[in-house]
Formats: sequence, C-alpha cells, structure tokens
Amino acid sequence: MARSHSAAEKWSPKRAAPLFAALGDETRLRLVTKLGRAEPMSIAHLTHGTDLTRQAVTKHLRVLEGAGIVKSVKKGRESHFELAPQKIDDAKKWLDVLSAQWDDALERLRDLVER
Amino acid sequence: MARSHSAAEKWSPKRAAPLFAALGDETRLRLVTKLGRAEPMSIAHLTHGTDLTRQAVTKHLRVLEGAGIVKSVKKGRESHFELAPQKIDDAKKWLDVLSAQWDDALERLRDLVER
DNA sequence: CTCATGTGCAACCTCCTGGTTGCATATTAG
DNA sequence: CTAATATGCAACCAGGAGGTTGCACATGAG
Repeated sequence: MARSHSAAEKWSPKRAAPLFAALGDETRLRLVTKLGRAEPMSIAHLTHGTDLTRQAVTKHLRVLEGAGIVKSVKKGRESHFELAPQKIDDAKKWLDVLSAQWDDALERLRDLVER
Repeated sequence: MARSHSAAEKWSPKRAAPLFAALGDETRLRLVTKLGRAEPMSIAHLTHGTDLTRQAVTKHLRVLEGAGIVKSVKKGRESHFELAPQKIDDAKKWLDVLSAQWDDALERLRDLVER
C-alpha cells in the first residue's frame, strides 16, 4: 500500500481535529444536513432560507470542502455541492475508537478490583 | 418524561454544533484521548508532556466541560477531570443520523431510476 | 445581442480563541 | 509553622473566524 498516512496517523488528533472543527458550526451543520438529501445543490439554492449572504454561505462551503466533508463540481455557471460521506464515517470512527478505549479501560479497572 | 428538549431538538444543529466545536481542536482531542484511559487526572498531570502552559490546558478543559464532554471533581487542592462518554455518544449518533439520511436518499433515488 | 443570474475575489470589520504572564489563594508536605 | 504544590482569576495580545459590501466576470435565458 502506497498510502501517505500510517494506520496510527489515521486516528491522530492532528487529522481528526480539522474535521470536527468544520462540523463545529451551526450553519455548516445545517448545510450538511441539507446536502444529506443526496441532491447536489448550487450555492444560491443552499443560501435560500438562510438569513445569511451568499458569500457567507460560500465561505462555509469552502470550509467544508477544505475538510473533505463536501465536494463541489462546476456545472455551467453554477457550483454544485454534494456530501462526501466517507469523511463523515471517518469522524464517526474516531469517536468509536475513543468509546472503545473508554470501555476497555473500564473493564480492565473492574478486573483489577475483582481479583 | 419531563425533559427540556424535544426528540427533534436533540438532532438540531444548534445542539450538536457546540459539541463538535469543542472536539475541533487538536489539543483538546489529545486531552480527551488521555482521559479515555478512564482515570481521573489533575490539571497538572494533564499538562505534562504538553508544550503548553497549565492555564492554557485549564482553558481547554473548561471548554470541554462546558460542552459536557468532560466532568470535573475537586479532590483536595486538585481538580480531577474525567470523560463523560454520553456526550461522545451523542456526537456519534448525530453523525449516524446524517449517514442514514444520506443512505436513504441514495436508495430512494435509485428506486426512482429503476422503475 | 442584451440582461439577469450565479459566482469569485478582495477589502474590511468585529468578536471569539488560544496563549501568555502575574498574582492571589487553598492545601499538603515536612 | 513554613515552604512547595495545584489552582483560580484577570488582564492582555495576536491571529483567525464569520459576516458584509462592492465590483468584476462568465454563462444562460429571451
């Protein structure tokens, strides 16, 4: 495998933090939820219903794109965005690893007390 | 159930965003990982191995505490922090709902094409 | 062709964040 | 008691985040 990141690095805080940071904004979570409908949408469309400017929404989309949570494709004069569920899975898995670590630790502590 | 939040609100971006925001920092993810060992640790202890000041670490811990990801208990002159795995699960579930929404949408679109 | 629509870019502004330092206070160690 | 340890609190700072406005430019509609 000629991958640029080791398996250990995959769970590094360094790689996971930007992902969570991108999700750590109400507006962006709303955008992501809309894009969860699996229909690529233009910036103008995504701006509708928001009390924000088109440019503000654009900035949020670029942040999501930078984190790999969203992909954009130019379609004529429009930019269509769609969700990249792989990154969502990455975030989920990071939390899974943490939970597993916690559960293991608890169990090990319990064993220690019992014997 | 006399809960203060409706079931729908539980998945609102408004509630989830602060959670992800708290996780969106490398230092905080490192702290959370350390606390995943299920052993309550003092601020001084958590500062060890970091290139940060004790106060910087303290601030991060307060942010995590504010998001409910961590709980603190004063033990003598020390403040001991431990993980609150429930919030981690909340974050994970939010991502699960999003993934499910995406998968459902994809399947529905596929059906639409096939018939 | 002409005009309206959808974006991109850049400058600017305000507020929050992550960090630091300095000092006060509460406990525990000897 | 006295000194060392573990925190808390407040002031201060630089830089980044989230938003806005203004203007240029490309493309689709009539």
